[in-house]
Amino acid sequence: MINITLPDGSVHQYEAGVTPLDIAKSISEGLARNVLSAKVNDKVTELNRPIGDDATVQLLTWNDEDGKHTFWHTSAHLLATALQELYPGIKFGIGPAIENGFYYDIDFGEHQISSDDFPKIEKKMQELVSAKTPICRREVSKAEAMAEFGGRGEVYKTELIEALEDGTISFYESGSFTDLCRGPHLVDFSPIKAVKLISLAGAYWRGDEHRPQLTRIYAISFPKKKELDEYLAMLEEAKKRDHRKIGREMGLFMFNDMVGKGLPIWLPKGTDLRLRLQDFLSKIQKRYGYKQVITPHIGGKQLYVTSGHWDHYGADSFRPITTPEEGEEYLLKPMNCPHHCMIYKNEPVSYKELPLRIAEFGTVYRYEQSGELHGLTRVRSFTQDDAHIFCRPDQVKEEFIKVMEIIEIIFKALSFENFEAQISLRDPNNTTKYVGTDENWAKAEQAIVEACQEKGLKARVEYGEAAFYGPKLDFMVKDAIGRRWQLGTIQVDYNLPERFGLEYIGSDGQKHRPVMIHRAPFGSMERFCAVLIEHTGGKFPLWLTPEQFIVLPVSEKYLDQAQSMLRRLEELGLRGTIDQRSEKIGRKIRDAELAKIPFMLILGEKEIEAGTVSVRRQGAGDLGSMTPEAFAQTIEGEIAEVMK
RNA sequence: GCCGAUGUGACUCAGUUGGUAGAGUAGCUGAUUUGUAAUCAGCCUGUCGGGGGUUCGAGUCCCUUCAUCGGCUCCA
Repeated sequence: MINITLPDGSVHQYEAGVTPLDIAKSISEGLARNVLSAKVNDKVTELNRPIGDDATVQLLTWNDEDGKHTFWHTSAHLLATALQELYPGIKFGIGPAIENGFYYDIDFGEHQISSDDFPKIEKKMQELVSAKTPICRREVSKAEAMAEFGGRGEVYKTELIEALEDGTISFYESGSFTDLCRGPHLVDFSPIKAVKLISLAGAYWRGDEHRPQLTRIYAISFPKKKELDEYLAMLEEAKKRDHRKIGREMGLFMFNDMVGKGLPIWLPKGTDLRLRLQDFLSKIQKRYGYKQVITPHIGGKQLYVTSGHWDHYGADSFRPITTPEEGEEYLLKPMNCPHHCMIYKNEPVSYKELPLRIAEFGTVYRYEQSGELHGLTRVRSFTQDDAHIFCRPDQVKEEFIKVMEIIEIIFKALSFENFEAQISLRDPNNTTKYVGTDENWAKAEQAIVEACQEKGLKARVEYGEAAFYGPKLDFMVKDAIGRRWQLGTIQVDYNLPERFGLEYIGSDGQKHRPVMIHRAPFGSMERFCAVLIEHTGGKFPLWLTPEQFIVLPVSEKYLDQAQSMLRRLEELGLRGTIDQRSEKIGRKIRDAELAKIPFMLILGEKEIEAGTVSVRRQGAGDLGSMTPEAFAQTIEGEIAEVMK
C-alpha cells in the first residue's frame, strides 16, 4: 500500500500502481468524469500512469490551468491525427497548447490548404473523437526515435530528437498518428466535444526567418459545445471594442493611403483626448522635477552614427534626407535620446545638478515592417512620452522608484489594473555581448529588483531579455482580444553616455560618467490610447473624455436657451456641445447614447422655467433635473473621486 | 519582409453558372417643432482598390500591384 496525499492535506491509502483515474473514481464519479490529468508530486501526468510510491496528487480538471493545458495539447494531437489521415505525407513541426487554444505547425508540401478546408478537418476530428481513439504513451531510445521519424522523412521531428537526451524520449500514439512528445495527454480523444479551427498563418520553423516557413493552424477546443459558443460570442464582443473601429466611429483618428501606411492622423476629438493625457503627465512630471524640452524631428546623420543606431538599424530604416548641399544628410529621428544627450552636453554638469531629468513628447519615425503595422498599436510615426534621466550610479534605484510611482499614478487614474511587469536582465551565461562594466550591471540589476520589491510590484524576471545597453523594466497590458502590448518602460543605459562622452564633475573635482535612464510611462501616445480605447470601449473617464455632455433641446424653439446653458457650463469648467438638429428628442438621445457621451442634458419648457436641466447618464438613464451648478458639482465630484 | 484571407458609394453589407451595380445608415432639400434609444417625403452618392489580360461582354475568371485583416519574424 502507498500513501496518497490530496491537496486538502488528507492522506489516503491505495495499492501501489494505482492510477490518478482510480483515485478520482474513489472520490466521486463526477470527478472521474471531469478529470483531465493529474499533478503527481508537482509533475503533470496522464490519468492512466500508475503511481508506484507515496505521492501527493492533485486531480486536474478544466478549471485548472494545467488541466486545460493537457486538454488543448491533446487537441493539438487530435488536429495532427486528422491532418495525417487527410493529407498523407505532410511533415509535422510542433503543436503546443497556448493561452487560448492550441496550434500545430505543419509542412504541407505539395498540398494546398486554405480556411475553406477547415470544415473538412473539423469533421475528421469529430470522427476521431466519436471513435474514442485512445492515446498511448511509449518510451523509446534515441536510436529508435531517429529510425522511426527519419524513415518517414520527418525532418523537423528528427531535428528535435537530435537535441534530446537518450532515455528521456517518449512517443504518443493516437490512431495512425505518432508524435514525439513529452506529454502528458488525455487517455483518449472523447472529452474533446467541441473544436473550432480559428486561423491559418505562416510561421518560421523554430521562429527563424531564414528557415522554412510552415503552415500554422490555430484552433481551440472545449469539453462542451456551449463553452465554444460562449467563447466565440466573447470574441465577437471583443471585436466591438477594437480601437480601430471605435476610433473611426468616434472620430478620434484616421489613416489615409496617400499620407502613407502606418502614419496616423489625430482628428480633433482624438487630439483633445491625447493632449489631456499629455497635460496630465506633464503636471506629474513637473512635480517630480522634470524639465520639458522640444527638439527637431530630424537630426544630422552623424548624430546617429555616434549613437550607434546607424550601424545597428540604418539599413532597415527610413532613408536619409539629402539637401542641395553636397554630403549633407539628415535622418528622421527614430528616438529622442541622442538629441537629449546633446542637451546634456550643452553645458558642463556638476554632480549637484544630478539627477537631470529631460522630458519631451517626442515624435519619432521608425520604418516598421509593413506586415507588422497594426492600427495605433504599431505605427511608423508615433509620439513617445519620453524622458531621459541622467544620474550617478548610486541614484539609479531611487530614480527607478520615482518613475514607478509616476506609472502607478497613471495606471491608477485610468483603472489599468491587469498589467504585467517584466524585469529584463542579462543572460548570466553570456555577459560579453553587453556594454558597460560588470559592476555597473550588477548594481543596476540589483537596483531594479530592489525597487520592485520596495514598491511591492510583482514582476516576472527574464534573463537574457535585457537590451545590449542595459537592463529594463516593462509594463504590459492586454488589448481586447488578449494580445499583449508593451506600454510603460524604464531602461538603464550605459551605452549612450559612453558614446557621447557624457560626464559630470564630481565632488572630488574629477570627471565621472553619468548613467542614463530612458523612461516612458505611456510608452507611446498612440499605443496607449489604442489600449485605453479597448479597455474602456470608448467610454472614457470623465476627466479625459473629449465631450462630457451634450445639450439636447426638446425643440428648435429652445436653441437660444441651449446656447446660454452651454456657455454657463463652460464657465463652470465643463466641456460639451449642443445637438441642434430638428429631430425628436428620442432620436437625439439615441444618437448621444450611441456616441457614448457621458451626460445628456435635456432642455425644454419645464427646465427653462425652473432654471434647470434634466440629466441623463449614458447607459444608466434619467437622473432627474438639477441646476447647472449642481450638475457641474456632480461631474467635479466624480472626477475628484477617480483622481484622488 | 514571409504565410493565409479580404477589398463594391462616407459606413455596414447584397450582387446567382461572366450579361453591363443595389439596400440600409450617413449626407443634402423640404415638411414636421417634437419630452428620455430611430418623424416623414424627395434627392445625391460608385472609374466595384489600381494596372494589365481572357472574352462579343468582367464586380464576377487569370496575372500583377497597392492597402487592410489574422499570424510569423522584427521591434531603438
